[in-house]
Amino acid sequence: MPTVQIVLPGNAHSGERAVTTGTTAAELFDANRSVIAARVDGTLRDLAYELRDGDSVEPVTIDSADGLAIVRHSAAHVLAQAVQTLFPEAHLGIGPPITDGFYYDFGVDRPFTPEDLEALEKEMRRIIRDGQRFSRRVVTDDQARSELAHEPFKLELIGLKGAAGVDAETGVEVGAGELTIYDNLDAKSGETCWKDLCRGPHVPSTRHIPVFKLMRTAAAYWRGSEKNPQLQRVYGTAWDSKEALKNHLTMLAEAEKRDHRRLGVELDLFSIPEEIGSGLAVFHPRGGVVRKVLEDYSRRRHEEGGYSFVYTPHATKGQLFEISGHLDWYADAMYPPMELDEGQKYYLKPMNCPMHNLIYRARGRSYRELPLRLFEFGTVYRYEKSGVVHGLTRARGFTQDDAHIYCTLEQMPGELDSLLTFVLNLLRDYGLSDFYLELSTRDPQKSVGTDEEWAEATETLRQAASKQGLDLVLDPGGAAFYGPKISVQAKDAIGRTWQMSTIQVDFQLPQLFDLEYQAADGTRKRPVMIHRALFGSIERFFAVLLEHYAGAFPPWLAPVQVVGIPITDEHVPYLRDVAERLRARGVRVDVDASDDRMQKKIRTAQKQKVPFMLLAGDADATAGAVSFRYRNGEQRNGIPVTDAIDEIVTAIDNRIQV
RNA sequence: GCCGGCGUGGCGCAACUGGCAGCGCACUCGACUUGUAAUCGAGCGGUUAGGGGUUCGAAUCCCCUCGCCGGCUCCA
Repeated sequence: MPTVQIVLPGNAHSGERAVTTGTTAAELFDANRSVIAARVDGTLRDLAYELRDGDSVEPVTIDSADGLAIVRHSAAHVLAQAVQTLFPEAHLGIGPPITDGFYYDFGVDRPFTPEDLEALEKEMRRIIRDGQRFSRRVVTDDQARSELAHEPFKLELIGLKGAAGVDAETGVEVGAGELTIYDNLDAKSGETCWKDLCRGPHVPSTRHIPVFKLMRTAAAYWRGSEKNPQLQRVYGTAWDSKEALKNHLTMLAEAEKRDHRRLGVELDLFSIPEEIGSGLAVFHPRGGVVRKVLEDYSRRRHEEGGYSFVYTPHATKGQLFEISGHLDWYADAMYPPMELDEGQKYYLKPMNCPMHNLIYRARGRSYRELPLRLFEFGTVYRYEKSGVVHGLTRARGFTQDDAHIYCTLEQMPGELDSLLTFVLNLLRDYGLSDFYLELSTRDPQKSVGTDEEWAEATETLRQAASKQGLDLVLDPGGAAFYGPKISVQAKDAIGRTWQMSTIQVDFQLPQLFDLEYQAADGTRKRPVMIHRALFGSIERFFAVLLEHYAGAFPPWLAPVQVVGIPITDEHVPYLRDVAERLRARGVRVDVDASDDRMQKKIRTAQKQKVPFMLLAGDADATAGAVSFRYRNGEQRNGIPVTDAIDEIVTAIDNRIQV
């Protein structure tokens, strides 16, 4: 019997092996039911793949990242089949796997309703129970066109095959090489129940989709362009086990509980009054304290870091943003101008940098002054489109902790290096610890400057980034028009990633503003400018920390750090005295002297997520002590007041979480 | 900006198929004085987002505006 040689990498059963010609990957991994696909020479394949001489074959299990993506992709197919069963007139868009799930876009006459979703889930369960086989078939372009003649979007994709600019999601459908169609075959008769143009791979049969759930519907532009028609998108999630799905849903519920918009109301931190306008927030006293502490600490660190503090106005003549180029690039996203003084146009500022440049330019500069680091909490206004405004994270007015560093070309690498370290350490002080870096590079369509300048700036940034020993991922074409950037991405307590700080190198604005300094040799030279925001937006950073801590801020940030809870009214004066001593040490403390019962006061303080509750009754008062209750329900009784104060002050000073 | 959904006291919600706008929390007042997550009672509070329309009658049906939510697009 003819055989082929294959390689099985890995430790347990590694090594070369001869198998009969015609052996499939499925037969190879027959023993392990959790294997749903194979990786052959690095490429993911269906289990039905016939092994060829020299193939290096690895199993792909259902609980691996690749395995889950395949399950989700297959679930998207089942969804599409269900849609076309219930809505035969629906046209197919694309249906890729995404983080935690999948979606599929459809061209339909009317949007899907929640009832439709239920019916679709039911139909999907039927298809999965049927155990239809996913069967791959290579087709020519002409064959595909004739089989999919009634699918206008798919025809468009066939036309795009292999063309430049096909995005990753579209690529799921057509890939780069040969075209393939996946037939869904009835388990018994082998009849084709449904088919879709798809690169695959897929699970062997619909029964290999253990658990899924349809989540929501939404409109989405065909191929991601707002010039194109909108399709109806159905989002779903799929997992390798019921438990995994349950964990996912629990995570979503947890995220909802932490939503900063919700906590902002519950904890009385901020609001976004309709009367002021969409995306324009006010901070209430409690939120104001948190914000003030955030800012004060940042100020102190910047002072220590050699920054100079500057202040600039909120409005300016349009000329400033003509010089900077912002009006060319971002006019649509700026508040429209006000006309004053006989037609003079004034804009609310969307950026601080041009104003900082004017400070630099206010007089001649010497190389001895560089690096010059200008820092400001500068409030900017951007006219965000109505559909994107979102709580504090996407607002129309927000405050950047904005710094611009002017330095010589030679100083730039060292400056970037220390800057990144400074930024990361400061973020760590606020309680974020899990980071990776992203390097955004030039988009030739949306940028100015020479190739050499961009190459140099990008390389310098890359080197500074790699020194930090963090993961560095590329974001091709993601840079702003004037220079490449590094952004710090931070993971929060429930694993979500937020873009935090950005550091951008800029050769352009110094030119546009004709910035100069006099060098040691007496010549005039152009400084390099580094843009840097640490929080990005203070409002947004506030929201991220609020969600990260689920409202339970560490004591140094908590709006109210201590609440005194008397057992009876008689103990109020005693606690007021303790509170006075705490206040003298700078602690934010309240005594709950309301006529609620003690238990109710505990509940109130607990719901407000106050880090320390200090209780006192007769026993404590006679002993000159207090009893702690912490947010986790723990208690420590009879602590001498001096010790209690020290414990609290120490926790605050060291910025530890309790 | 686009698609869909939703706007009822400060907050969370109820009110059939068009028929007296109600509940809980919060708040105010009174009583109670209690050792680790809700004491009892009374009271205040709404032109049902705003405007227009249909109807004998609109929170409810229709139209417009504003706002919010989920996505898409965008994010210097």
